[in-house]
Amino acid sequence: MAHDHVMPADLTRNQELVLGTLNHAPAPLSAYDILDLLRSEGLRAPLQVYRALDKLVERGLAHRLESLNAFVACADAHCHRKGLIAFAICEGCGKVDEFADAVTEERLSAWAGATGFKVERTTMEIRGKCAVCLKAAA
Amino acid sequence: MAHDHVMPADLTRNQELVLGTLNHAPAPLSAYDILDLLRSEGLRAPLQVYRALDKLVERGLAHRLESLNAFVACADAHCHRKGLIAFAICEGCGKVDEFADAVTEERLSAWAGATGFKVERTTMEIRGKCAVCLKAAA
DNA sequence: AATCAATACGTTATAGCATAACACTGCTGC
DNA sequence: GCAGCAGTGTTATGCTATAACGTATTGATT
Ligand SMILES: [Zn+2]
Ligand SMILES: [Zn+2]
Ligand SMILES: [Zn+2]
Ligand SMILES: [Zn+2]
Repeated sequence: MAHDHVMPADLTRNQELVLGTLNHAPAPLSAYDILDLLRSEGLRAPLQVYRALDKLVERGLAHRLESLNAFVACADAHCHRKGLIAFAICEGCGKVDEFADAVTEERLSAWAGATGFKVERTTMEIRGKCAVCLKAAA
Repeated sequence: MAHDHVMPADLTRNQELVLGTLNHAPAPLSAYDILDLLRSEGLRAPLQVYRALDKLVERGLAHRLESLNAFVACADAHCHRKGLIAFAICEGCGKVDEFADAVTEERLSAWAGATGFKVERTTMEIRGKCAVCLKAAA
């Protein structure tokens, strides 16, 4: 289950190119990284990439990592839009682990209920070192 | 307890100016916002602001909001560096509510223990509407 | 078929966020 | 004094993101 990606049939050409690039990347890519990888396919301007990314993120097929200004393909064919997602980002190898935690989400909605805040979107990003990189450094 | 800020005595002039600006702001400010507010005090270049911000964030006197590329003064004189902090950002009025949750932190460290990931820093940012703005919109 | 609305596309220009590199200042400790 | 260090000021540059324009394609409506 290491590569649990999905590629819907109704994507436009640009969206498909961008998602394909993210699917094959071992680490998050910035919009400009993606652009450079797709120049050979005819893409020329940042906006072409940003527009595709907007749609992909909207559909939950890709995620934006705010702390990196970069994007990843969704790692879980079923996770899309299901609420709070957390990302563990390794500063060593760049790999990103995407996971959800129901308790944390529950906690958050309890806080929201208590304060009257209406949650629309949550980003949770954990920076650190993955087990592989820790072992390599030891 | 609405304005629980702190202003250490050992700050440099630039650091003090920047922290003072953040303390008085009703909402997060970008580095360039801060620069514009401090031109009258003699600041001229972005780097002067970024350098001050780096130190303030390092000391926990200010926080960076990754999803906004902006900064706020720490709202709690005692919170500094105490682990996971969450920010609830209102899209209506821009106000930011800073809070900590021990259960979530506990949850996170359980996950880290299970996967062998070493957490160094966590950002948790919640976007939505605060109670005041919700009421105003109704 | 002609019309219309909605969505995507391509391009140029511009705005907004952040750091590199270098020279200099003022302190602290020896 | 002088070395070391943190802070400063300045210029130049790089990275990230969007505005504004016009065109093309699709798909429904008449
Ligand atoms: Zn996902
Ligand atoms: Zn790693
Ligand atoms: Zn704080
Ligand atoms: Zn509000």
